[in-house]
Amino acid sequence: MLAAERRPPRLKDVADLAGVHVSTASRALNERTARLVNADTLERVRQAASQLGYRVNGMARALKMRRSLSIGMIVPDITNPFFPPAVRGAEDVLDQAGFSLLIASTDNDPVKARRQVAAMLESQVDGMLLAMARREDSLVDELRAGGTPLVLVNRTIERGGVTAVVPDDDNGELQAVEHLHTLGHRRIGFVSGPLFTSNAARRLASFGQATQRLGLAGGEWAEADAFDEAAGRRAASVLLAEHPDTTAVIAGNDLLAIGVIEAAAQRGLGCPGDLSVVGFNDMRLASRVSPPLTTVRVPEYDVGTRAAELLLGLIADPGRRPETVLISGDLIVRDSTAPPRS
Amino acid sequence: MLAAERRPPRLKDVADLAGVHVSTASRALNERTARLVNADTLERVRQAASQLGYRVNGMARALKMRRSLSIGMIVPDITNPFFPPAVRGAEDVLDQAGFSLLIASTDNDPVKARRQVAAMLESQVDGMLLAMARREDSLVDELRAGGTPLVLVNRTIERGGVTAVVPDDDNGELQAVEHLHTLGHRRIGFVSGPLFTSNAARRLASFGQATQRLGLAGGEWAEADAFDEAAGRRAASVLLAEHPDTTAVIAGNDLLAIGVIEAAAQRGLGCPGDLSVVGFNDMRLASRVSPPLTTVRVPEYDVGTRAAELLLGLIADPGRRPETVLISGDLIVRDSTAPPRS
DNA sequence: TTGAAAGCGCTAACAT
DNA sequence: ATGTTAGCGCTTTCAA
Repeated sequence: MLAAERRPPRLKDVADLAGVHVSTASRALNERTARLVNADTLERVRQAASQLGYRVNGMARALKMRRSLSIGMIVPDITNPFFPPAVRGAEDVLDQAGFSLLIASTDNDPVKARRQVAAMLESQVDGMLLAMARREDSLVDELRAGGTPLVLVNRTIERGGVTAVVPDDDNGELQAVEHLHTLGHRRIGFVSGPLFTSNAARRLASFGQATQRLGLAGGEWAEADAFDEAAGRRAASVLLAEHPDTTAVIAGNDLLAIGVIEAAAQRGLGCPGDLSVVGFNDMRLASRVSPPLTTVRVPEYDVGTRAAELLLGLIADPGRRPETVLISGDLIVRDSTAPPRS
Repeated sequence: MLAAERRPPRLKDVADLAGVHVSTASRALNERTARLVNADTLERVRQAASQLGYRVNGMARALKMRRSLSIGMIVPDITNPFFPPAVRGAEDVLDQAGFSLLIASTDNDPVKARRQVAAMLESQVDGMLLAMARREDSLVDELRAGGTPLVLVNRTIERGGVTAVVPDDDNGELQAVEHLHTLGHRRIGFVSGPLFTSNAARRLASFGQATQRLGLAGGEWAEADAFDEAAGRRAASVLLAEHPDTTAVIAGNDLLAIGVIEAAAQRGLGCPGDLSVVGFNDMRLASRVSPPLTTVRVPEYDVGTRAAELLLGLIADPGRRPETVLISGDLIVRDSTAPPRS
């Protein structure tokens, strides 16, 4: 009935009510400048502000200050169990520092990625967390050239020279291969994630090195076209059909591992009885799936916090040198691996 | 070496390069007003813009237009498997409509929730998606009073009168109870989520009604203090200790169900052999856990898209009447339920 | 210690 | 069809 088009109060309203000029009100309401104003003026302004329910207009402030206090984070798909903890880690650190988090998914589609980045740039984010980089990624190059503070998460670019937080793939796969070798496996296959990602490529390479070092035959592998169960199933079907003597498979991540187990089941192979399977990430629920997954643990939350911290550093000091932070994790042995049958 | 403090080009720069006034440039670059400008002027401006790599400053535009084209979404914890699909659904719809998505988690802490809401309001979001409402929630009341376009997701407030998209808890639990009853269960327990949430309360109430209607004894229940495995385990321990004759338990969601199964295992009870367990949501991986969960399927992604659509409607027409959209889902029968032993 | 004035980059009447 | 002007709400010199 009433409430006829009541617009939210602005600084001017607060100033008027307190009987001061808006610049004084501004000073009073800002942590940093509050000490410049007289004690009781300060009190009056604060009173007025709370009385009116005043809330600073972030856009106006951002426009003036040239910082939006917001960060953009772009992931392939928030629905993939790896990302939520990383997002949460970033969120917690950024929130602490007074930043908001914009989020967007790309489905690994470069066109969509470009659109999302553009949108965030228009939103004037103060920095970006990119979890969708390709090994060769012109988008990342452009962003760097444009001077946007930028941290790569989980995946990095081949060329380096950019701040990134990624798992220690080498060490992880080494542990996986050694574990299987110790169990007695000699014919180990690999189901890789899409090779346009650094982690798929690195994990495959590390797998190759490790098998070679241990003098294992084969080192057969197949590339999945996505990081999910269905893709893992498809790739594993091919791999197992071509190399039926395989006794163990290492998968590029946990979802792929589940796919591998399914593909094995389709061929009448039980896990771990007929085929041992190792995942990567130790995603949420990895310990509850059937069978509980042996996997390389990546502290996903920490990846997020670390990346956010680095980004804040970059924003505070844009000249800071790029660094690649390797987050290492250990192999968690559960029930999806066992000695080979024969 | 060069690139000395190069600030991004603004509209003025584009206008100058194209030899027109900034208002003309503005018109040319805006979809809606482009037809007001001469064809070759238009072309010149566009050329200039792309040559300079011009990107509109969203904050300036938002300040002027009084809409930020951003939406805030607040969830209890993005790490809970229920939310990512809902977030993704919202994201997809909003992205389509040109909106960005700000996200924040509250851990069900009302103080934190209040802070997050305040931050988003300062960011001048055009509307909010709230997935963390309590049954009695003063925050929601304030937001409504403040006129912020608002849609509640998954949880709603007791009093109603606000737009909300929630699962059809009644129907879901009814199906669950009937399923167990049909299998032959007569002593069915319930492990509820925190009762300050509408869905926990509704599911418990529906459970009570359904058991009563079927003339089942007991209807014993316990309240978990969170929606996760550990809380489910704790609550189920109590329930099973107090009512050892229970042959089936319905859990407030899938994570709680996993906790129930664990608590049963600790007492030497197998699932489904000694205890049948039903979850809720059919979260990602619910079909892969051990045993695969019988659960009430909630189309989480659709909950997100629907909520976003309603919010867009509310933004377009703030006078629109509040409605509660019930998303219904069916019981998915898997391996965590079976006839009772004896 | 406070006020005046300028301006962040943009859009939208209004005028021409 | 284009230019002029005002102003979104805020912070920050500069002056008093």
